[in-house]
Amino acid sequence: MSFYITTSISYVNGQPHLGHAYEAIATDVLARHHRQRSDDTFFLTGTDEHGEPVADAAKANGYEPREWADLNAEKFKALLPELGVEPDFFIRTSDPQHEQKVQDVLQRVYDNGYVYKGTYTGWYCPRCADFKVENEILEGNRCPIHEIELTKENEENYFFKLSAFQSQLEALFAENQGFVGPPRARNEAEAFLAGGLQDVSLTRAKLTWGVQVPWDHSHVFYVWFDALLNYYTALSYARANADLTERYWPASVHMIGKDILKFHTIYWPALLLAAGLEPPKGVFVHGFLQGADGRKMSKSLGNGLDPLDVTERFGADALRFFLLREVQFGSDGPVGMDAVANRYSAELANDYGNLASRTLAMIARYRDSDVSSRATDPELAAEFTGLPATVSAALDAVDLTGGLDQIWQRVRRLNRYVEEQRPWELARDEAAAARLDTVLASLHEGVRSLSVLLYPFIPAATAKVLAALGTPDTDYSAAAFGTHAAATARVEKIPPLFPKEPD
RNA sequence: GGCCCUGUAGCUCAGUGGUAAGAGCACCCGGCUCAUAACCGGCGAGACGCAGGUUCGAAUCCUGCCAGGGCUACCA
Repeated sequence: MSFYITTSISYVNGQPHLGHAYEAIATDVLARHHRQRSDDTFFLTGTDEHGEPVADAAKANGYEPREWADLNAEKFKALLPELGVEPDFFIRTSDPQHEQKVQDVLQRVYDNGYVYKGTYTGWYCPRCADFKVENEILEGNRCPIHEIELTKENEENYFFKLSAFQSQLEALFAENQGFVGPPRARNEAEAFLAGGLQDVSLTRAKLTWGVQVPWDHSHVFYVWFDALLNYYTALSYARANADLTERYWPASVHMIGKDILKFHTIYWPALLLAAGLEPPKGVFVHGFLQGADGRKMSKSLGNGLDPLDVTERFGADALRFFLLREVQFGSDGPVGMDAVANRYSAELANDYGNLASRTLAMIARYRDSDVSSRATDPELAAEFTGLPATVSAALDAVDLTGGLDQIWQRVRRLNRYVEEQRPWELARDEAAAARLDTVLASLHEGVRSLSVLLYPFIPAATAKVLAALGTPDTDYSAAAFGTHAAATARVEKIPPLFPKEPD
């Protein structure tokens, strides 16, 4: 089974921030999870580089657009390894192969009769040489930059017949209940659709930094169409000697933020249908992370959280874990460094890290590091039954927080198990030797299976634990409690996984 | 203007018709010693935003109101 997942591509005009990290991490977790399940997985991310803002910024800084894009794309690319995010390809919309493919697809849309020449009317600023959109215009129809009065001007544009897809999109929403998630986002998309679709302009005449319109070289495509197509074009050239389109299209999940919902749930499937291509199976809209005060993060409020500040202090695993644990995935929620520190200490260090430490230490101390071929406790095993299926079901529903919570309940369960069984007392009683074998083997197996399940969330730490347990297999088939009970397992003690910060 | 979301314990939240409303964190008390002074147990007199309504029964459905946030088509 193939699984193709994407993040939205980052607009290179801005700086990488926590929102980019959040989306990339969530997507990476799902990609890793599917790789564990041996699904044929492809994970795409990248940068969106065309359009007027980039051209303007480049000019203002004395660069050619392409040079400016090179400079900034590098920043986004460099963020990923800091987060433990490992995509299969990083697309840039200025890639010549992308541009070529965009032209191919949109030419098809044109040939299929979904493009016509029309007139775009808007408020125009002669000083900016640019159209302004309604919501940026000042009182009295003035330019937000020059504060001069704007004039209504017309520009000849090519339009995309979005309205022609009204009923097809309605059918798509009706037939594919999972097309947009969570339900809140789906409602918003359906409400928009119910309002009736209008055609949208597809090209720009006054701009050169974009993909040239093949049937009229005096236009470039409006950046959104160029950008959306990245999900499709990347497959055609991500691998030098293979076109992956057949293998992965249509996409399984497009992970996006709620600000671009309309483009991904309405324009995008319509565009694909117009080109005779299959629309994606799903679009999932994650929430926005807010400042610790519950307000939108902003420089002026100083309530932002820099992902690199977190990784520098606590590591990439901690950031990944924190973001998916702290805020219900799909909802907005507040985050701050104090909350990171709390989760790090209480959960990663005390719950999981310490569980690993005490388990390894007891096996080393009481059984000379060897718990191979010992039976596990059936009562404990019962409490782990079905866990891998529960977790994978949650992740299939893109409920990352829910899946993680299911796992964490068992992390807590294992710490309680230690207290209930009191291995240190069993160790003093020779008659309890068999029982101690069982208890230690059960702990070994419990930590091992949970580490397999946690691997997508905290890949570095779990890899260390699994290696220390002598069972490095991260395949999902190994996630079930009991899978490795009979295997040879010699453990090694390791330093604290999530060391406490010095006071 | 229209549409939508949120409002549950000190904090952050889960809980969408049914036994005495839950979790984590924080606080306090107790236990243990394998472990990163970690872990385990105990401890909540909460008007489930306010006011009505539907129902045998509502945090959970409906109406109105209050407070906060979002969307309302071509900025990405």
